[in-house]
Parts: sequence; structure tokens; C-alpha cells
Amino acid sequence: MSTDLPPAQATPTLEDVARVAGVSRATVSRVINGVRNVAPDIQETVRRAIAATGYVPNRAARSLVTRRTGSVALVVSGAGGDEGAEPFESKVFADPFFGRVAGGAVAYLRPRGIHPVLMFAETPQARDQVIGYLRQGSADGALLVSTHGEDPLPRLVVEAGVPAVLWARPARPTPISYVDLAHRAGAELAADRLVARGRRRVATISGPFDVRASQDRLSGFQDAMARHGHPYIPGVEGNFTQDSGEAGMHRLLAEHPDIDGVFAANDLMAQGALLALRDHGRAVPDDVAVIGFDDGSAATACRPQLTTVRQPMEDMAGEMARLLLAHIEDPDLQVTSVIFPPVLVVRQSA
Amino acid sequence: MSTDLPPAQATPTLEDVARVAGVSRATVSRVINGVRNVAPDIQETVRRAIAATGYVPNRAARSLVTRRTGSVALVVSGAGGDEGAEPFESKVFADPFFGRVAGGAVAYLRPRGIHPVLMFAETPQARDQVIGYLRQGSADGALLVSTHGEDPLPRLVVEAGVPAVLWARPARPTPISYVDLAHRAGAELAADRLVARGRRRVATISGPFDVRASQDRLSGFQDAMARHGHPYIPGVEGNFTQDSGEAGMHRLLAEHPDIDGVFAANDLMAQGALLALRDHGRAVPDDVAVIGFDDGSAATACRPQLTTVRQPMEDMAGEMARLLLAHIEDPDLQVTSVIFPPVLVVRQSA
DNA sequence: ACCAGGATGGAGAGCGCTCTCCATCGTTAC
DNA sequence: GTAACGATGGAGAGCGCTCTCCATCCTGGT
Repeated sequence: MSTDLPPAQATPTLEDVARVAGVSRATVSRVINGVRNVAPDIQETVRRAIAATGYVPNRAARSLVTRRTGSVALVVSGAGGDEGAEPFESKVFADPFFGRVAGGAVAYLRPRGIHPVLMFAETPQARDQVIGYLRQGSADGALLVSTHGEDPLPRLVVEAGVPAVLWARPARPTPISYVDLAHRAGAELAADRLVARGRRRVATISGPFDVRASQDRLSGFQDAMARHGHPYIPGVEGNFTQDSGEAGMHRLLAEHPDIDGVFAANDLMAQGALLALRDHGRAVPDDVAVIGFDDGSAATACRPQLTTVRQPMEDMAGEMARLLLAHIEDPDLQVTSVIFPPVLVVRQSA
Repeated sequence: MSTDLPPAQATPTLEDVARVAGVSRATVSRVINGVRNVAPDIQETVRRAIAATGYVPNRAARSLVTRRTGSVALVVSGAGGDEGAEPFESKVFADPFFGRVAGGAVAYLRPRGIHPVLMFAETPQARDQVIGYLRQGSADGALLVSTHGEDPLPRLVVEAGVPAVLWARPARPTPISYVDLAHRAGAELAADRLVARGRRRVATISGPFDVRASQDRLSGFQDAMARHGHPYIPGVEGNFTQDSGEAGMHRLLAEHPDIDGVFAANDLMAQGALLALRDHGRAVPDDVAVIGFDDGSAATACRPQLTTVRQPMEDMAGEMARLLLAHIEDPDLQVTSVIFPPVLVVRQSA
């Protein structure tokens, strides 16, 4: 004696809901998507039927006709560093930098029902996989975080015609929207602070020269110091790791023992510098003032806590997400960029 | 004079490829998916047509019929902590713990063409969103990382009939596979080390009691110390943050000034303890030996570097992914658990 | 009383793909 | 020489949804 109830375990479809509600598929769809007018009582009936059947729309089916997936790719790209060491993903993820960016993006996307798909593009093959994924229409757009300047991914994504927004200005001009920080202004803030605290023999630990942000922070700092009457600023190049900051500081002290102020291009290196300074018996900030950059967790994880230039990563990532959705919404939207102002966060180190 | 070439900008479909290759849709599909035999020369023709058209399969369409999405959800769940503070996502992500888990999962999933979708379930609403997403079939399964024991999510996911694997044993028995560390054994390693280094007045800074791993680490440590003839171990409860470790150490020193060894339930708290010890003028490891847990980046970011119990997070996350795919492949697969052994990593602090 | 026109529900055509049948063909065994 | 069978390609039916038409009904103007 079987009626035509749907089989027990099958997930209910629009059809099932329509049958229960005694209306057509189209009407149920209208109620769900809130398009056009549907008489209130019918709406109510449909809602009840949805609840009764426990219906949830099938994403793939909807996606097939709307050509929207409701997801975006969050792509971390760039050179993998030393091959054969830890896997790229671990390294990237272990860096709180990436975590904060992801968090900021999620904060904006989630209320809109969109979820990011995590991807990495550290090798040419991985890059191809990402491009293929995007071309398949598996995501409506991409949030691109490049760790190195010469990354070909932004260009490839643009060529694939996929909406995308970049973290930081691309090294070579590319028609893609991006969000960035006013790095030079940030470095200037650091320089001003150091000078205001009476520092006269200031040095810097920069980031890798092949990263545009490093260059900007370095030259911005140098220029600002020059304006303050210090045309020559000793410097060493680090690679954004704590170790490189520590090593850099040792080198700096060896060459310029009378240093009384240091600007490091990120907090991790500043933290390393703190370690080196302690080894040399220098008090921070009394003997040597230290300023970092980013205001990440490292800034408060050390003693003294770091005075640092805050980069509002969550906000910036949120803005990326906002821009991306705008580009998805309107494919003809013009390419734009949003530059965030840095803020000096004063703590104990300077 | 228009032929029936597909319009310029439209993405080519199977149909287009079939037309170009002069075969049927089914044959092209067979070549792409490598099912059944297709004569080598026809295969070649089809491949050429695919290349010529630049065809990529449409994921939604495929997904609609196969009932597979080729993606899994990576859900971070648990209480959001102090409401109104930083968004939950940022806090979670800023913790390298989560990053390493994500990285480990990606390392296993990516070669298999599967990508994780990032989701958070810190509030009831967010939880509903996650469940809805999963019930929609938007992901083939879920990797669940709960930060708190009483989290209802694992049960809800199981009830929804979605394949899932949990990080760490669930607080209340739930029919779900999980991957965990032998926390007690790890704590034992720490106890043995402390005793071997001649420590007699040992204390501990535990994690929050509502986290099962904390309990296990604590009781494992206590039991091991008892076996070594130290039935009473003073302890304070922290919450896995550096600050709580620092505060906890201060409290411990106030109450037991003669402490000569400390076991902290994670590296961050151990790092905080180091700070407090320095404030009190205690040398590490000479006056007080310190052992952490996790072997995360914090372990090498401080001085002295931490002796710590290594938790192979990447491997564990990879195993979660492996288990999940197995469950997706075979829905009747029995629920299992995999427990990883800890390793003591000896550095300077103990 | 009649018709124009707005409001609202239903029918049905796909979206691009997989997969089950079925047709065809070449081959082997008797 | 022919029946039988394995190998291989094609046809076509959906998967669950959206959206364009179209039919129907109600309203008001004359």
C-alpha cells in the first residue's frame, strides 16, 4: 500500500515541498527566493511544508542554473621558500599574518552566506590547479594573497576572466583591484617616533627587497629620517622571520655599536632584535628603542612589548571581500584600489 | 555566414567538445573520467578537441548528478570566548594551532583535488548555518575542530548523516571517528624529564578544565609524578594564552616560592611562565626548569627555547583528512579513532 | 455589464553533466 | 557459415533548480 511519499532517507526536493504544499515548484521557489509576489496565505502554507519536509535547497542544482556558487577562493600564492622543508601550507598558516587575513575575510563573507575555499599556489602545478578550479566556475571569484612580487598568478587570474582582488599592489601593473597599506606613511610614523624620543643613531632591519612592501617601508623610513636630518641610515636585510631579526640586530650592533634606535619591518624581526639586544646587555627602550610593524600577536608576546605600526589586516581583508563581491555583482565595475592608513601603537619598546 | 560555433565568450560545454571531436557527449565524458574503454585514436581526437576548445568540466553540473562536490568543510567550532571582543575568526586564526591543522589537512586533500571550505561555528546561529550548509550537500564531509568539550556540533553533524571526523575525542560518547594525541603519555614524558633533571618541587599550569585534553595532560602529569614519589603537585588553571601562563606563574611563585620545575599545558602558557620567571629573577632552566606542550612556533620564539612535548598536528590533520575521505567513500565504514604518540623535544628550558 | 490591465500561480524548457540502456561491429567457436 | 559474445559508441533520461512565458483571476473604469 505505498503512497507516493518520498522514500524515507532521500533528501526532499522542491518537488516534494510543492506536492506537500499543494502548489507548483515555481511557487515554492518564489517563496524561498523572495522574488515576485506570492499571496501571504500561500507563502505560509509553503513555509510550513518546507519545515515539515525539512527541505534544504540543493546547491549544485541552483548553481547550475544561476551560474553562481556562493563561494570564493582564498588563494595564498608565492614562492614556497626552501623546497623540501616543511610543507608550504604549514609555513603560511603558522604565520598569524595569513590567519588574520582569512579571519577578516570570513567576517565579511559569512553574513552574506559565502564561504571561502582555501587554496595554495606555491608551485606551477598548484597554480594550474587553482586556475583550472577558477575556470570551472567552482568559485565566483578569488581573494589573492601573494607573498612575492613576481607572482604570475594575478595576471593569470585576470586573463581567465575571474573576478579577483589582490592583497597589496601588484609588482607589475595588472588590471586588478587591490587593497594595501600606506607602507611609507607607516614607516614615517616610526621614524617620527624614534626622533621624538631623542634617538640620533638609528638603524633599520628591512624585509626582503623583492617584496614591494619591504621596499616601501625601507625607503619611507629613510626619507623620513632624512627629513629629520639623518641622511644615512644603516640597515640590514632580513626575511621577516624572528631569526633573521636576531641575526640582523647582532650584525648591526657589531658594525654600529652606538645604535640607539631600530626600526624593524615587522614584529617578528623586532622580536628577534629584542633578543639580540638582551644578549648584548642593552636595555630596551632606554639604551635602544625598537619599533616593529604589523601589530600582530608577536608585538605583545615579548617584553618589553613592542611599539609598532599597526596594519589593520582584518579590516583590509574585509575590504578585499567587499570589493570582490562588488566585482562579482557587476563584472564591468572599474578596477580600484583601497589604501589603508597605518597607526602607531605605542607600547614599551619605543 | 554563421556556422554553429559556440558564441565567443561562452565557456565550452561537453556538447561543444563532442561536436568538434565528431563523437557523442557520452564518449567525451568517458574519456574525461577514464571509465570504460574508448579506442585510443578516438581518445586522442577527443583530447585534441578538449585542448582546442579549452574545455573545463562544469563542477555544478557534475556535482548535481554524482552527488559529490569535491570539497569538504573545515569547521572550527566552540565557544567564542568573550563576546564583543575581537571576532572569533581572528582569534582562532591568529593561533598557529589552527593554522597547522588546516595546513596538514590541505597537504593531504589537495593532491586528491579536494579543497576545504572554511567555516566557523562559534554561536548557535553560526552552527545552524554550518549544519544547513552540510545538509545541502555543499560539501561531501566535514573536518571538525572543536575548541570546547561540550560542543553540540559533532552530534548534530552525525545526526545530519554527514561524514565527519573530529579533532580530539568528543567529551560525550558520539559515534564519530576522531584523531587524537596520547595526552597522558605526553604529560608523562614531561614528568619523567623534570624528574630526571633532578627537580623535586614541581608545579603545573594546566589548560581550562572543560577541555578534555587539558584534563588528560594534567592527570597524566600528576599520575606520573606520583609514581616518582610526588603525590602532590601544586597547580593553577590557565586558558592556553600567554597572559594566563604569565599570571599563573606569578601565582605559583607567590604560593610556592621554592618551585624548581614547571609543566605548562601548552607552549604559549610556558612562554608566559618564562616571562614571569624572568621578572622574579629566576634563571631557566637552572633555577626553574620549564616544559611546554605542542612544539608550536612559540617554542622556538622565546629564550631559552622551550623543551616541549611535540604534538604532530600536521600528521594528525592529514590523518583526519584520510579518515574523512574513507568515510565518504564508504558510508558504512565503521567509526574508528587514531591516537598519535607524543614526542619530547628537548631544548634549553628543561 | 464589459473590457483593459495588474496581480499571481502553473507549465515547461533548459543549465551541463553522468550513466543506463541499446545498437553496432568485429571476433571467435563450432 | 553462422550464432554468440565482448568491446565500443550513441541516445536519452534525468539530477534539482530557476525563470520565462502563459493562463487565470480580480480589480476598476466607463
